[in-house]
Formats: sequence, structure tokens, C-alpha cells
Amino acid sequence: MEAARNEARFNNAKYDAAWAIRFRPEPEAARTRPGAHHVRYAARHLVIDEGDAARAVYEVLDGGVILFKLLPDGRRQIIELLGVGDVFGLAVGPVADVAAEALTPVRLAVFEPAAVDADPALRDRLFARLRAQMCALHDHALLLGRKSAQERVATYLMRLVPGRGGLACIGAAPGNAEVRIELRMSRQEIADYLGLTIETVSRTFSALRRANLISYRKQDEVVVPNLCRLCRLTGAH
Amino acid sequence: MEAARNEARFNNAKYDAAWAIRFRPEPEAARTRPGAHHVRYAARHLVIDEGDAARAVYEVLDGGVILFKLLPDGRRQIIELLGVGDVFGLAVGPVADVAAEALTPVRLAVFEPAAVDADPALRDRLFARLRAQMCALHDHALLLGRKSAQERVATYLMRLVPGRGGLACIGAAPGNAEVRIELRMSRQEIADYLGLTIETVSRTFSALRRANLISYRKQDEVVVPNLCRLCRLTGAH
DNA sequence: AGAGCTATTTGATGCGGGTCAATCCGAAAT
DNA sequence: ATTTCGGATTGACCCGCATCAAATAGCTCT
Repeated sequence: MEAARNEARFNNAKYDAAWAIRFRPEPEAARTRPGAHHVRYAARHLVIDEGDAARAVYEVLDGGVILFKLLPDGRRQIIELLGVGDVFGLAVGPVADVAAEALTPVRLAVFEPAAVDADPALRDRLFARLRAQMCALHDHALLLGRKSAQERVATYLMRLVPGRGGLACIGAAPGNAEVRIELRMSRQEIADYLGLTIETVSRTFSALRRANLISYRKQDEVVVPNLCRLCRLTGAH
Repeated sequence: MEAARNEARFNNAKYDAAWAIRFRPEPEAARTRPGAHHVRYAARHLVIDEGDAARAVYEVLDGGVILFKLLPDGRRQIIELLGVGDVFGLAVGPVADVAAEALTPVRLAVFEPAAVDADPALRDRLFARLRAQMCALHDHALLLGRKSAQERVATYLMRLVPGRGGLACIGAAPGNAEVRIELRMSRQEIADYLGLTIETVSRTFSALRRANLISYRKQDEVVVPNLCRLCRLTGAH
């Protein structure tokens, strides 16, 4: 079933190629972390597999990363969506508790455990970031546990509004401005992130489009004509 | 063969760290935190309300605490179950992102923001704990996003097995031993934690009892005659 | 023991979203 | 253009869990 689908996806080289083309790298932000290794991976590269020995802590310098967990029968849940500045690889104990995969071409800073132990300033930075990611996880638990499919998709879109932290309808900037959103994820990934099936995600997008709450030509470039109206569907306000 | 696999799982420390020994009413552990203010609250006391100014970081010294979020229409999701050693109050901005309520009578250590800023050792301790809680959240996201009602309840029970970190069916101690579990939560709280309704939780408990996987007289004292059989329903193995 | 709660259990019913199965569509190759 | 192939969409149907409603079990207070 879904397991088979995932399996097929993982082993398909053409898919990787298509993906790499589709998600062009962001204009090199040229960030660096003194004293850390830097590495680059192509989109879809599996950086950490669940159960791997925990050999390093990573910080995202460019691009996007997803953390996910699998059940033995193939069900997948994408746990976190990471962007620039986010960190991962911080399991407790010697084993990774989640898998990490590049969503786009990425550049990562790699910190060895010894370096983390030796550098209090680094720990503080990781700590601060972890607090932020923890809040995002809290929000996501609310979404997964209590929101309807439409609320999940609306919340997801609001989170991706560029330059805002998921509360785009609030604050100074006009909530009735038109906004363009790049999803950067396939329907399957959105589904696995939102705890839905690909069909439900697709249907929900279609319903939102029919209601003129969103529009799109390419299926990963969504235009939201009025953020306030979309925000009202998130269940949060 | 089977034994070897079990052994491997047993050594997977993430679960131990994340869930071990949470949640026992420990006869007054008499822990203290030098330099911190200590407070006591009765069960049900609201320690932090969502939206409060973030005035302190807390560590649980005794008892249990729940973190939860509400939607405007009243839907509630319990985000984390905290036990001895866990920390909360670590929002990013100046405002609490979740509410915190005493599940049992609790004793808490209170750290002022200034104290946290001034004490690197404290930050390190908070950091370490946050990593553990983060792993627990990852697990819970998987549960909320992808598990069936029966799997959720079975997972919940396995997590509460005293002295083991959620993998009680494995390891040296006999998985076929009889184990007594104190839930210490109402059906409503269990439902809000597992992303279900109270009726579904109740029905699932009844079904498990009918199948002789659990038994109970008081509805918050569950006896599991055979952990292995219950563990098989969690979806995780 | 009995009254009056509230929490839990059980039953009946409906719906949201999952499952299965066809298309449809767009990018790449020919 | 035409073919091809994988992803997305749409449709038909079904099932697990929510919802609504009623019965029962535990509590506390007389």
C-alpha cells in the first residue's frame, strides 16, 4: 500500500533528477560556521537514517530538510520541516531517533559531539534554536491531534508564507495582500507532514481553489489572494 | 535471533531517556535545586496559561505536569506529559506558547530568566533535558499523525509501564510478567493526549479488556498480564 | 443507606477522511 | 507532435472514529 509507494519513490533515480531540477538551489547565502565542517547534499539525500549511530549535530545553512519517522508497515510521518538556522541530530543517547532527508539541495554545518561538548557558546546557540523548534512541534502536535483536513492544509499554507512565522494574517503587513507561496514539497510529502493521505490533500487543495481562497498553475506555486480569509480556516483564530 | 534483535532495541537509549521513570509519585524525593526558588502546587493548578508573559523556566521536582494547547472552539490537545526532571516554560518570545497544569500535586523549581542567562551549567542541564523531551515529542507526532486508536492506547500504556522507557516488553525482565500501571489521568485527559474522544478511549480500553490484554478494577489502575502481547499492538514493532 | 453529583461506559447513527481505481496532466524523450 | 511515465486529480465506496444520547458506576455528603 502506502509502503509500496514510498519504496518505489525511494529507489527511483529519475525522481531524484526531476526533483533536483525542480528545486533550484537558493541564491547561495554564503553563511559559514567557523570551526565546523560544511557539507553539501543534493535534494532527497538521506542525511541521517533512523537508528543510525548519532555521530554529529547539524545546522541548516541553506535549503530545507525534513525529519521523519517510519512505522514497520511503511506509514510515514514527517515530524519537522527545517529551514535555515534549524538544527537536527540532537538525539538523546547514541542512536538517531528520526531520519533526516534533504528536501532541497542543502548546505549543512556539521558539529562533532566532541566539539559540542567543548564549546559552551555553540551549545547555547543550539539550545536557543531547539527552543524555537520545540514551539513549532507543539503547534504541530495540536494540528495532528485536533485539526480537520481543511484546517491542516490552511495552517500549512499560512506557515509557508514567506517572511512570516505562521501568523501572516496578523501584524503590520496587509492581510489582504496577494501572496505567492512556494511549497517545495510533493503532495505525498505534504500528506505525510499533515497526517493525511495524498488524495485528501489533493481534494482539499481543489476545494480551496474552487472557493477562490487559493489559485495555482504549477501545483507547487500557490497564490493566496487574501491571507485573512485563508487564515480564518486554520482553526486558530 | 529474535533475542539479538530485542537486545539491540533494548540498548536504544532514546526511549529510556525520554520516558524512563516519569510519572511515579516517588515518596518525596527531597530533591532541591540550589539557587532556585521552589514552589508547590495542588493537582489541577494552572501553572502557566497560554499567552502569559514568559516569566520563568520550571523544572519538575516531584509529581506530574501536562502541557496543552486550546483552539478557540474548545478543542484541547495535551502536548507533553512531564515527569520528574522535565522542564517547561521555555518559549521563544516573551509569551508562553503552551499552558502548563499540575496533573498531581507537584513540587517545582523556578528559574528566573536572569538566572538562566547567568548560569551556563543550568542552561546545559535544561538543554540536555530538552533533547530528551524533543525525542518524546517526535514519537508523539508519529502517534498523532499515523496511528490507529488501538495503537495509540497500546502505545500510551506501554509508555507508562513503571521503570521502563516505553519498551518494556523487551530486555532482561520477562515481557510476560504481570505489570501494574497507574494512569493518574482521567479518560478525558487521555483522550486529549492521544488526539481521540473520550468515548473512543473508553471503548478501546473495553476492547482490550475483553481481549484479556488488560484488566482493571479502579479505572486508573491497569494490570497488564503480558507486556509482549500489548506491545505488539503499538504498531511500532 | 440513600440522594445527587460527575465520570465512565455503552449504544445508535453519521460523517470525514481513508482506500481502491480510473483518468488527467506536465515534463522529458523521441 | 507524439509517446511515455510519474505525479496529481477525481470518483465511488467504505470504515473508523466522532457525535449524540442514554445507562451505569463511583464519589461525596447527609
